[in-house]
Amino acid sequence: MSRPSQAKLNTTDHNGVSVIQSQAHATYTTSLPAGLAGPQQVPQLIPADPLEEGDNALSPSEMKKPSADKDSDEYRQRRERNNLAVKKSRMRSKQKAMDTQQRVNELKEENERLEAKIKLLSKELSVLKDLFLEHAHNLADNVQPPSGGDGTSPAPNNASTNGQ
Amino acid sequence: MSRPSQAKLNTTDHNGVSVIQSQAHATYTTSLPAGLAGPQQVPQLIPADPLEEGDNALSPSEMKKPSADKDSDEYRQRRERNNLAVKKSRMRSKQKAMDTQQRVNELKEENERLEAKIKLLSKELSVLKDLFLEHAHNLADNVQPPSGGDGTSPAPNNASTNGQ
DNA sequence: AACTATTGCGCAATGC
DNA sequence: TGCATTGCGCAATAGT
Repeated sequence: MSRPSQAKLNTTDHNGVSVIQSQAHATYTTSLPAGLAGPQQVPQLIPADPLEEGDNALSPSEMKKPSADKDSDEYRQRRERNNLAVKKSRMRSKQKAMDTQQRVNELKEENERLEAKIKLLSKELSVLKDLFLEHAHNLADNVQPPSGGDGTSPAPNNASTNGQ
Repeated sequence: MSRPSQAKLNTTDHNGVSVIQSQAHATYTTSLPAGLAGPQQVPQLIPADPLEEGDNALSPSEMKKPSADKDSDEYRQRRERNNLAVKKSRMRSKQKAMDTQQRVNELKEENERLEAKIKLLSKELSVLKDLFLEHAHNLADNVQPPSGGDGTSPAPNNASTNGQ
């Protein structure tokens, strides 16, 4: 793992990092408690400096160059690539979230559909069962059909509440 | 949501220095074919655009704090608050995403449950219907079971193939 | 007018 | 090595 200095800037506050050259070199940056340092000494935004390719010999006890490795060309290039990747990644992430949300909606709908179907089937079943029972009763009751009046009450009954 | 805008960078330039603090945001961006321009983004403090809307009468003494616009205190405070808000917002956002994902899982489960139930009910119904048909056939075959018929025969009819 | 909430963005560390 | 993710701060906005 590479973890050079990490100077994380922050710690709660300050940081200002600015950027342009910032901190990676750490060292400065963490200061600025309130007022000062702020204006960064303009990092020279200078572009000029087209050079720097090659060599990097930094002395162990030396600080990094205040401005050197990061205004370099290759650096910029890397940054840009990363920025692109980041953007892509975020886009995807967002898309995923939307898809998930949509999935929720679809599932909800599906659920309703299924529930309706269940309701229907249950009702159908109930009717059938009732018919069945009615029949059974009839058979049982009239073991011998008394022809004749037959009560008009076919069998009010039963009520099978199917459960489950 | 947000919009178009493109930020114009310019960090509020103050006296003239500073500035660079914010880098980037902007300015050119997304383009830069790697390579050139690279090293510098620096927005030179250029103003770039002094025009913006009508009326701007800037008094000669418009600069409020000559050296402290944003490097100071109140600014930091605001930043900090905002950073906090941002953090909170992001946390929430993330949580929401997770909740949504979870919801998907729950709904999926529920769906399976419902589907199983439907299957069961369907089967039950099928069995009952078969029984009925069988019965009907019996009745039809022996139109008259022993002993005369009671007219109450339920008329075999049925035949409802439910659909869907 | 002052705050907070969101959002896009770049940087850097880290994961793979 | 290089892209992918992720946490973070900044600044512009939207929303109150």
